[in-house]
Amino acid sequence: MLSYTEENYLKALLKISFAHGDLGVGTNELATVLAVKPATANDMLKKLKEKELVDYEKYGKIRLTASGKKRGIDVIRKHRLWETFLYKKLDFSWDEVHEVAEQLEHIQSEKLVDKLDKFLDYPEFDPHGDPIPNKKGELKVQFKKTLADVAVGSSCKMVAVKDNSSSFLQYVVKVGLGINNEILVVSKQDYDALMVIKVNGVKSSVSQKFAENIFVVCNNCVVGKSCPKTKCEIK
Amino acid sequence: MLSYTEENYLKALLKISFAHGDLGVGTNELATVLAVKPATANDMLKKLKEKELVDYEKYGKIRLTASGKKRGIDVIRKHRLWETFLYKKLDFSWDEVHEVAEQLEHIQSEKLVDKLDKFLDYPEFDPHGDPIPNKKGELKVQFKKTLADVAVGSSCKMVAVKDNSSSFLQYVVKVGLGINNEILVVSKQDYDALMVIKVNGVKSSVSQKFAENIFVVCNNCVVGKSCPKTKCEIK
DNA sequence: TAATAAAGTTAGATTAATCTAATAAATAAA
DNA sequence: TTTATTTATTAGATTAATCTAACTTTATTA
Repeated sequence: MLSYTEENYLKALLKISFAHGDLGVGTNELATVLAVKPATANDMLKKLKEKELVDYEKYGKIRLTASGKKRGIDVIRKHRLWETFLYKKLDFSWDEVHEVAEQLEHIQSEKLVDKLDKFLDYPEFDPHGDPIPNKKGELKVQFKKTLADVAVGSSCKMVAVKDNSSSFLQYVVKVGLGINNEILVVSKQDYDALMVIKVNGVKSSVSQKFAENIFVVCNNCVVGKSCPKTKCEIK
Repeated sequence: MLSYTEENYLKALLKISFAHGDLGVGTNELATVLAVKPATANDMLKKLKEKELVDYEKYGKIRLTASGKKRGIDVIRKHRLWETFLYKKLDFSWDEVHEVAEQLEHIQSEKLVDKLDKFLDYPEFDPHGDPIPNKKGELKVQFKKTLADVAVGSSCKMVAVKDNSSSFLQYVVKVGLGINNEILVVSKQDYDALMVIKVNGVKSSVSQKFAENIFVVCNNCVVGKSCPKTKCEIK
């Protein structure tokens, strides 16, 4: 049985790995994500290594073991299922679900997770467009572009957000955007990459920073087939 | 913000108070209920007194303050709402809900509780027949008899159980009993109070110990009016 | 390549919740 | 009303998760 804290460390390690591939994770990086001091993270890493959930050499990069990864994916599964529950069944808004799911993800009951999964009809994506691992730990991987990568004149569909912060999500809603919305890139400034986009017939200007936090799939992409342009396949 | 542990102490104090009125609670008694040593309970009581959640003199009986009581009722509200959710929506069985609700009751989000309450259509009783406090902390009090108090030849309705343990609940199901079932007391031995009861046309023998753990309302009782016999009114 | 900066580790301290063992107060029994 | 028993309290120790401050190793750069 893992503690609340141990689960959070595994989840953080997994998220960092998702973000930058197989290079392993640094102590400081992990500490930053978890909002603790490096010394604290270091202590916990020793404990996790002892339990064979992570592996690393002293002063070297940290990697999850197979069992650490499985445990981390379980936490993410629970988090995303609860987010889906809050959004679909309890009428929470997009930007409110994360905070509550941070607590709910630590409830220990395999039966609860399975029954929740069934109750929600085995959803594959959460309200932010992120894939929900199934009971086996498998998830639909989306190779996504960000809106910033889409060429002028092209249209695409928003599938997820990179930044899950409440303030960003509220801004997204304000611009009239949401998961599965079609976006047409009308124009783009050379100087600062300021974009004009069209959503549901309405034009808006969005900054590069904003565009980099919106994940899209371009309209040439087909589920199960690779994209003719850059990677934005849904497997 | 109260810790998980502090919440459990308040809940335990409240439950003991419910069970034996206004005489106050002892340290050992509390420690037993929480499965900790008296020394531990004593330390925590000091802390709760500091926070003005309980009140007592050294070596004296412990009582919840108004704010301690409110906080405790909130925990019970959450516990019973979650039990109802698990039972009604996720298809958990009667005897499984308690354990999981013990964890869920500590999730901190007023919005979540209110939305869950609404989702369940403001239930007044949980799957064990215990009243669920509303947002204001008010609950339907049932003045109940136990099955052991019902006279031979009388019929009554099961409204709750005293013992919430999984083993007892499974036994109750085996006898063919459940919340809101009509029970006719067919006969009763003078010697050991062994009862023959009839539920849905089927006769069973039940011991005194069993009968004392089944709460009933006799069929003369009317909601909102006092019972002509002993107390078993539903307010 | 030597100096500097960044990243990682260790040592020692703190807080919350728990324990055991010893002691003190209140209650029950002889 | 003493004595014995039960109940409550205190003192000192432990564990998990955290911190600060000092130190070591690795990486960067001048």
